Amino acid sequence: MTTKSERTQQRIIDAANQLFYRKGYNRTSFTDVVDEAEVPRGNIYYYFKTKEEMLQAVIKHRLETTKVMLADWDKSIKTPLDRLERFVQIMYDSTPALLRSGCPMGSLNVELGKDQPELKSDAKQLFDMFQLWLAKQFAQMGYPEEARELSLELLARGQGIIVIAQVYQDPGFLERGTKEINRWLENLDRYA
Amino acid sequence: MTTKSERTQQRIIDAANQLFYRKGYNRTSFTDVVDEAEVPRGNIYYYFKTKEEMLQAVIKHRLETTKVMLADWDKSIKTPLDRLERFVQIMYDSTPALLRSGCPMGSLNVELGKDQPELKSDAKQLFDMFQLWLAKQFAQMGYPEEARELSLELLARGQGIIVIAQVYQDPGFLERGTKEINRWLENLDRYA
DNA sequence: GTAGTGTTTGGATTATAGTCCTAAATTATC
DNA sequence: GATAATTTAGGACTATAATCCAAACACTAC
Repeated sequence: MTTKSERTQQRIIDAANQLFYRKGYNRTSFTDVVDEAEVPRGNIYYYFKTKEEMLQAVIKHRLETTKVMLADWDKSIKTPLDRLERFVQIMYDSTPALLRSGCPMGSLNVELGKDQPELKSDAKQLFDMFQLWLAKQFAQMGYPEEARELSLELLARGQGIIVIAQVYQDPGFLERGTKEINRWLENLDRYA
Repeated sequence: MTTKSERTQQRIIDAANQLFYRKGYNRTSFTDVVDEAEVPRGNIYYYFKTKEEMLQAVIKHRLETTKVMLADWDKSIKTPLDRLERFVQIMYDSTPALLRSGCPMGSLNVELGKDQPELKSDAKQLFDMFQLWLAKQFAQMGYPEEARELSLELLARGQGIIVIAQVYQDPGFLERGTKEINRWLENLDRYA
């Protein structure tokens, strides 16, 4: 069973998670989080002494969620190609959010990568988790040598498409982009 | 001739330009700009009443610089392929800065795209200027119909490569990425 | 039911950011 | 060289942010 305290903490993390995504980390204030989570002002400091700690908790939460998702895909999807295409699928499914706020993982890394190296190295873990999983799929598909490079290339394609789709508010570009990625993946699979 | 006042204003714009790139717009304070430009605190408000105005001046400055650069390329580089490859070249040439602070144009748009729509629409102009120029090159190359889509694709590729190269601090990925783009451009040119 | 630990409050405090003001100094104009 | 306009200069003011605090409340164990 979850205690009331645990639920409060989770509400704070959820609120921070959303706000960090929608407004960015640096533009999100404690007041924002407190309002969104509906906890009294002072109470938040009982759970997180600093904003950095809050970010770390948010990243940890995202990592756990992602881990569960990927494990689920490993279990329920049979071929590496289908698994990779499932990855591309969430991009397409998230179109509205991506057009509004960009990639949650990419934009966080871009923001923190500028001059907050400690925070950035936390955020990088999100990329690492996907990258390693993607590489595993490419390896299983028959590209053990090129697995890392292919995974980076897939990530780069996704990031680029999302940035441009957001800049131009163009869902069509996102759709064509994901379709093109799928064609690429299918060709890789065919000629493995 | 440039007056002292004009030079001061330019120093402020240059300082803001650098800081917005290195730290991001929202994390840059007036104090930062004042220190970097070495103008007295109050004086900056004689030139820019608000931070938004300062950003607009910075963007205007970047647009002018870019315009000159592209006009120069138009004049001095003969074929569309060479011009497109010149564009890719600046990416490669900027490796250290890109690894440190990401793409000046992309990261600004990612930052402002989250929840500062007015400022984002200013920043978007930077993309527009490149996009239109790139499309012109593709059209001249023999792809008048696909020119816009190809230009967006080129921009997306660049953005993606830069994001991933920065996240992984991997100059090699940037180098391989730009080489791959050049191959793609050369194939487009060959079979136009 | 009382002691003790964990949790909740709201306001107080401090730091930093953005903005404004006014007087001095400089430059331009007659 | 006197007068007006521009620019400089530093500090004052206001808003917002992060952080802390101490008293109240609530639950658990004995």
